[in-house]
Amino acid sequence: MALMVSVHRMPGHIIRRLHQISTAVFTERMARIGEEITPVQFASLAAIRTHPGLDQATLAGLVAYDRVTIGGVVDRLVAKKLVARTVSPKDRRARVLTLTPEAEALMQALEPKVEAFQADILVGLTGEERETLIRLMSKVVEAGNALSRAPQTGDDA
Amino acid sequence: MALMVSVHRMPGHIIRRLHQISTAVFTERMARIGEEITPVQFASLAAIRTHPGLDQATLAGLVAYDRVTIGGVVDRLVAKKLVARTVSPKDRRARVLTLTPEAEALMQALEPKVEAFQADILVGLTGEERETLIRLMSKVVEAGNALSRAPQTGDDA
DNA sequence: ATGTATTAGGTAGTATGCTTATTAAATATC
DNA sequence: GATATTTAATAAGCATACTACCTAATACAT
Repeated sequence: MALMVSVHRMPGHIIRRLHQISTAVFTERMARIGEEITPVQFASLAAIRTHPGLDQATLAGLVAYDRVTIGGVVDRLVAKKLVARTVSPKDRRARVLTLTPEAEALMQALEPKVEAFQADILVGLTGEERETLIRLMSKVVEAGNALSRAPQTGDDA
Repeated sequence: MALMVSVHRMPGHIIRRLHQISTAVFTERMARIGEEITPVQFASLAAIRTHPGLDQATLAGLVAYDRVTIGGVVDRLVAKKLVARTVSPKDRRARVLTLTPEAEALMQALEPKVEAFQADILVGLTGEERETLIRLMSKVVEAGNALSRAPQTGDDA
């Protein structure tokens, strides 16, 4: 009988499960406060809020999605009337993104709540373990940034 | 000026980036050895190999995907002639899954290689840090299993 | 044994997350 | 100043990863 390999101890599988739990907790907490904002949409809104007037390519770099995905995310945010998209007068290829007043109000209400439940994602850990885990994951993300298909670019303010 | 919150230090965002890097490394390494097996397909093949004759719902539980996703994954594995799907004689609702001889040979060749490059996913860490990271991520995955929409069920052999 | 509940797999629909290819506009180069 | 390259966005297509709902088949409870 050949050696049987289980995926359950492979980093790739564990990371996928962690991501699955993370998004489930995010979605559940968001639903609990009556909102239907996805993790990707929240990150995009936060980045547009910090960098108003940025274009889609810059947004993609800040949050580290590829540009095609960002296009779809912005489509949905525009449909929800949370983002205004206009052609840049400086560069007519680019689309300038800003939050609508509704989105400003929404993010002001949402950000502290999202901050607060982030710790709940790393369930079952002591405070110290949580710190260690975040530090080590961040280290891998920094070292592996260029390996991903949509590396993070620009500041991390 | 309101407090501006960046997602870059939020666990949810870091986990998503980690997952993004993980799948990119997997895809790149797989391409390097001339195969087009996705992480999900590899995990499914490994589970079917360990539990030949299992049905799709059992497979979904073992690898912790929802049943609809597994249905699509199995569709593609059947199309690639890597998995045989037949109606169970015991329960005519169920589909019994087994590897084809091609898939057996493929997995025998693939498993040591995939095992070997798993460490490359956790780039930029010392061996000790890698151990710690895997241990802490596993702890969260165990504690948070029930929180995900598709919890892992059955053994982890 | 019979009606109820549960379960396996499916369809339809939404949202990522990526690929390659195309269009249009800006920039670099000669 | 004409041309070549690069860049921003989109289109089309594939593969997850879910929800809600549907049908068929099985289990179970009385």
